[in-house]
Amino acid sequence: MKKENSTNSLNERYLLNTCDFNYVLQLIGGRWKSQIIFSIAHGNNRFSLIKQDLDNISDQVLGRQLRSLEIEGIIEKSEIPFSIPKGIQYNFTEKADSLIPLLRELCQWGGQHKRPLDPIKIC
Amino acid sequence: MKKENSTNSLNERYLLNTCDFNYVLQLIGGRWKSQIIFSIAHGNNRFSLIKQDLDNISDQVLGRQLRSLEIEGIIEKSEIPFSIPKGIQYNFTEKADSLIPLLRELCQWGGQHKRPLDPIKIC
DNA sequence: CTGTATCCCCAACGATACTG
DNA sequence: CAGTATCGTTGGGGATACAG
Repeated sequence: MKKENSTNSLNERYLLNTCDFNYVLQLIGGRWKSQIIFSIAHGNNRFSLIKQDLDNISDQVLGRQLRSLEIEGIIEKSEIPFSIPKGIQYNFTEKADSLIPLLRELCQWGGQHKRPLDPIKIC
Repeated sequence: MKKENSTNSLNERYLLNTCDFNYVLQLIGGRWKSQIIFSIAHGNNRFSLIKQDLDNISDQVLGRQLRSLEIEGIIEKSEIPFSIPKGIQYNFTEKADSLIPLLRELCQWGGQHKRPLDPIKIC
């Protein structure tokens, strides 16, 4: 249940109207969204494959964020015909294709500028 | 009070170790962080100027996010000598200089790809 | 002027059970 | 297989008062 008039909500809308950057943040700011995108880019185009790849994510969260990415036009669902039980696959839209290079740039920047940490990386 | 062993925390750390992109998200993902950066870029290099520019932000939040940006090496504080009461100014580091162009790219991408909304923009 | 201490709110995150 | 319904948890965001 969303409180449309909390200061929180008002500020959120104010920022969306103020700067397009905040739209991008809303798009990819979710905890697992970028990982889902990178995972699909690696060829994991089905629910179970992504779940396997990001093995700490819960069903609920994965479903929620996939839905959000779909609504924002980053991914598209299509049903695999004649499959029982049903198979769904996800594919990037053109919008995603134009976004991913920017994400990779940020990822690289992060690698060069983050403070030292453990040295395990995937993306 | 941070719960170091909640699933929430564990996932957060897992993601930080998995992909540098999540470091970038942590850096600029805060609600007002990008706006603070853009505001400083516009020449608002003091607490009161930024607060005036982003007039819906609270003291507490502004201070918190400035501190975070300082810790991550995006901005540096310096005291203006002989000023009473004390004056502090903020300046970008080289790290910030290398990041800002990427933020502007994302901002532009957002402008081109967001779903239609109200037409007021600042950044 | 430039913050910090305190406390509250609430939306994102997460676990589990269930469904077509 | 691919989700959704429900409900509990967590931590960022926010208001206010106060401090150096």
